[in-house]
Amino acid sequence: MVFVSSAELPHPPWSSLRDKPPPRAPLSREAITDAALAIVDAEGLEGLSMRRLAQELGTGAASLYAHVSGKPELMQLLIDRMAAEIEAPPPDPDNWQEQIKDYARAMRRALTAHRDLAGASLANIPTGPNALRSIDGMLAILRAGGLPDRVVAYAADLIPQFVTADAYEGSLFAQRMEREPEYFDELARYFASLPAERFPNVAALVDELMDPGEQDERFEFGLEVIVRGLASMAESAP
Amino acid sequence: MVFVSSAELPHPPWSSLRDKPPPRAPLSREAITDAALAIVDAEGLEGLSMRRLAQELGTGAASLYAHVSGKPELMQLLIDRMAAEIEAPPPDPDNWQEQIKDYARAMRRALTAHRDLAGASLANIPTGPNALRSIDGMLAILRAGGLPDRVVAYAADLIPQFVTADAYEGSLFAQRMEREPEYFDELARYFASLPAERFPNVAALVDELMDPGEQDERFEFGLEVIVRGLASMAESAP
DNA sequence: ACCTGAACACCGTTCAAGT
DNA sequence: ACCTGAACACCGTTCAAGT
Repeated sequence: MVFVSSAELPHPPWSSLRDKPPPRAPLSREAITDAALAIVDAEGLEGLSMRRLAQELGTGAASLYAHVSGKPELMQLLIDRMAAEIEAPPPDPDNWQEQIKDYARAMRRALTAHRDLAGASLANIPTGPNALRSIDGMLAILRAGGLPDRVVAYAADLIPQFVTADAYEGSLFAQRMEREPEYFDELARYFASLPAERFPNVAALVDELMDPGEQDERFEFGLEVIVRGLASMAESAP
Repeated sequence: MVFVSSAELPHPPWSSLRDKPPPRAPLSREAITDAALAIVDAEGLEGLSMRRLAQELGTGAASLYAHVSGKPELMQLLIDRMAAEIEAPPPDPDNWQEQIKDYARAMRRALTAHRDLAGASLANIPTGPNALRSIDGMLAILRAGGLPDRVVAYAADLIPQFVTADAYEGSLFAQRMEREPEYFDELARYFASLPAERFPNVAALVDELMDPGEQDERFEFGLEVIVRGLASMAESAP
């Protein structure tokens, strides 16, 4: 005599459970955002479509519209989810320059952890709670540093814009490297082959311009330039 | 007796001209680029599809592929066409800071003249002749200013990245203003209504952060920050 | 050589109909 | 209230066939 669990038997036709509910977590904004971020992490923004996302959730695309107004709102949800990963250190008035750099680095890490999500970030004004908390932390550092309000407000645009543009370019670089690893060698050869008579300055600097793997240094350079520039704005407005 | 021009008559069936050639300029990269830029200027990047472009040229989408390898190459052609509009002043060693600002302003004007084309620019490494000529002019200014080569190379990334990101954000702002003029009022009300306990710094600076129509000033601020920062890098590397 | 129609494998969103 | 299938109006690209 062998015991057989009911899971191995088909549902009898009079059971109310027949084969209707394919066992699936119910839809919710949370679940939709989770699944969408998983797709972006695996394949980047171009892999994320409403239809693909629905498929991943075991439903049809139309069902998503009961929870999310459309793809633009979904992108906002993703961005705010990413923003939750950005930590701002508690402000220290004597150390705003190092602190704002740490904030920028944290933002870059959060963006870079999600492929080319920075591309969507560039096109959206952040309004979600996590983004606002993060921005508030950045403003706290700049204000503690004694910068005039107008400078703080402009800096609060400039810094995220720089970090996001850098992260976006970095993600495109990584994507190209993955899909077409020979591209950058070809590009370097192309630049090296340019006629020095027509483009003398490009030709003279081609090694510096093409230096590969300098992604982090370039970011640190831009960050240093911006922080020094902001510091000088503290003393003398233009 | 009335004279009738031959245009009013159908072609006789033995004519080699029957009704075959619908009078259309022949396809060429030039003509395709012209038409594509006209679409972008009228409707922005989202209006530009291979099918729509072909329709505008009186042909089918497949015909475009005889002249252009695909949409990515088309975008490169558009970007280089736009780059032709960027003038760099001849370098003056005593005036690099003002000159580099003029270069950045010229680049911003060229980008802004074509809706959200800056969005495509952000995603493409420029390789066309016009872009190279423009970059060479920018490098000439920075080198004449006496900046170290490494600083020149990094600056040659940072400045266009800043200008392009600014122009892209400006184009999205303009697009939203066109399509949904109430959006920014709503956004300002939303920010003004945020709880000051949770977001004290955002609440304190909400007027500065939301100040509308400050697009040009914000650009000039960022430019000043970057130029001052670069100048300080000339003296002391980090 | 250049162009074409038709097909392939996709999109985001809407809507009437179902449970 | 929530979900669904089917439809609408699109995409970029390929390819065999035509001139």
